[in-house]
Amino acid sequence: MRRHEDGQRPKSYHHGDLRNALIQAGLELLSEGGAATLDLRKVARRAGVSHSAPYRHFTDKQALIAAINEEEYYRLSERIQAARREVPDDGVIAQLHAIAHAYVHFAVENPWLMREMFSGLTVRREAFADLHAASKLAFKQYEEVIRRGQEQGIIVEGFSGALAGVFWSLLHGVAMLIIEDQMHPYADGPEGVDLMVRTSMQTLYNGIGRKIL
Amino acid sequence: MRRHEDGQRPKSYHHGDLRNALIQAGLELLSEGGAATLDLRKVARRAGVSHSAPYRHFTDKQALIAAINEEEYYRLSERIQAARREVPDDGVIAQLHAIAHAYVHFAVENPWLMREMFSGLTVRREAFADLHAASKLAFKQYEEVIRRGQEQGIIVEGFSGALAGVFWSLLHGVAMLIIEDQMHPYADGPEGVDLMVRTSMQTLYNGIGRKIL
DNA sequence: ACCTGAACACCGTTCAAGT
DNA sequence: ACCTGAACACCGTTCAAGT
Repeated sequence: MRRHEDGQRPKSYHHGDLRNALIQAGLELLSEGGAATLDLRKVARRAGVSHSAPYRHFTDKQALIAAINEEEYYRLSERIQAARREVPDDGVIAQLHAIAHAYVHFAVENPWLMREMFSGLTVRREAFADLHAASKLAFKQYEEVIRRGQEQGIIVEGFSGALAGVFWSLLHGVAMLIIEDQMHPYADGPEGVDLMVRTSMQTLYNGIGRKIL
Repeated sequence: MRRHEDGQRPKSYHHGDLRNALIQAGLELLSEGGAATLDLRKVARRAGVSHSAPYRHFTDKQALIAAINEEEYYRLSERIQAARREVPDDGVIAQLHAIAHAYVHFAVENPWLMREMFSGLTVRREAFADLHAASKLAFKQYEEVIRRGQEQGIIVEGFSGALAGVFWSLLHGVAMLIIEDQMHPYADGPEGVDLMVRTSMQTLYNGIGRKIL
């Protein structure tokens, strides 16, 4: 994520890049075990500054984690956008599937980050407006795709926002329950995960109700 | 939850009830703000013992929270069972709806407990076999109802476990995203929550795919 | 068997002082 | 403007000692 295109790593962070260095170091620790393994003193040590230096850039530990979460919401949103672009615009159902795949795989690859982003245990979201805005980026994409599907007559009429909410909820549930190992043995291993995603999307499209022929 | 049907509250907890007293005091703190607001010394103080007494009953803070989570899984499972019983056995769709309602409302009423139970941030579930078993109780109920629906020809054929997983994922996603305030403005207030639950169940049954008449 | 109190290590945070 | 180092309060955990 850091951009040092000149090739030479900075000799010292004490020159204005500290904020990003702290985010980077914090991200590594968060990825290993969540907020419990991220202690500010260790973050400072990794960035090569004293333990009180971070307070110049973040009011407290929570604020650092909020900043990291914010970056990760951007990253998730970009992943989803990339997934959509791989599918032609008229393939709305395929796009929903691609989004689901991207979302769940982001979670599987970054379980600790995902937990921190959505647990609500560490960061009081109300206090961080940018964070809250970032967390909404992905939702807008779901709504766009749903709306396009409705225009094309592929998806049922109705409030696109609410349908997007249902779509997201299903995705989110699948992702979180998989990383908490609650879907065992139905979503074990990479193939199991993909099967679960496919079953979910299948069900979302057709419903579980048996149609009388 | 504690049972003191004799009417007289125990004069002191130092007589074998300490374990439950700690769980009870811990539950109160957990409900206020999760593991961050539960400190073991405060728990001990509330139970009227020294700060090292809890270690006689729980190996560490995590073990106490695991025990609380376990009790809450039972409580959630019981709530779901109660919801099912309010609906006649042939009303499979109505039962799924009742389960969804109960699940989401449990979450809305106990957001901090729900976060702790499912975040994976505080307790390493692998280390607590009973906890893991307790977390599976509700799932079995989903599967039962789905299977009955299949027998009655109301629900599509297929692996009932996977379908139950899809059902749970949808429920869980709705519940968690609502308590994290991510469904705003589609699930605000009690009516908003109920609307979201109804839309979810509607969609689960019929699917979002537009059926050609 | 169960609980107490002193003690230790560690962390978040603050603040006066340095460059 | 930005960083340092000492200092404080607080918490999880341990352990020798008490009843």
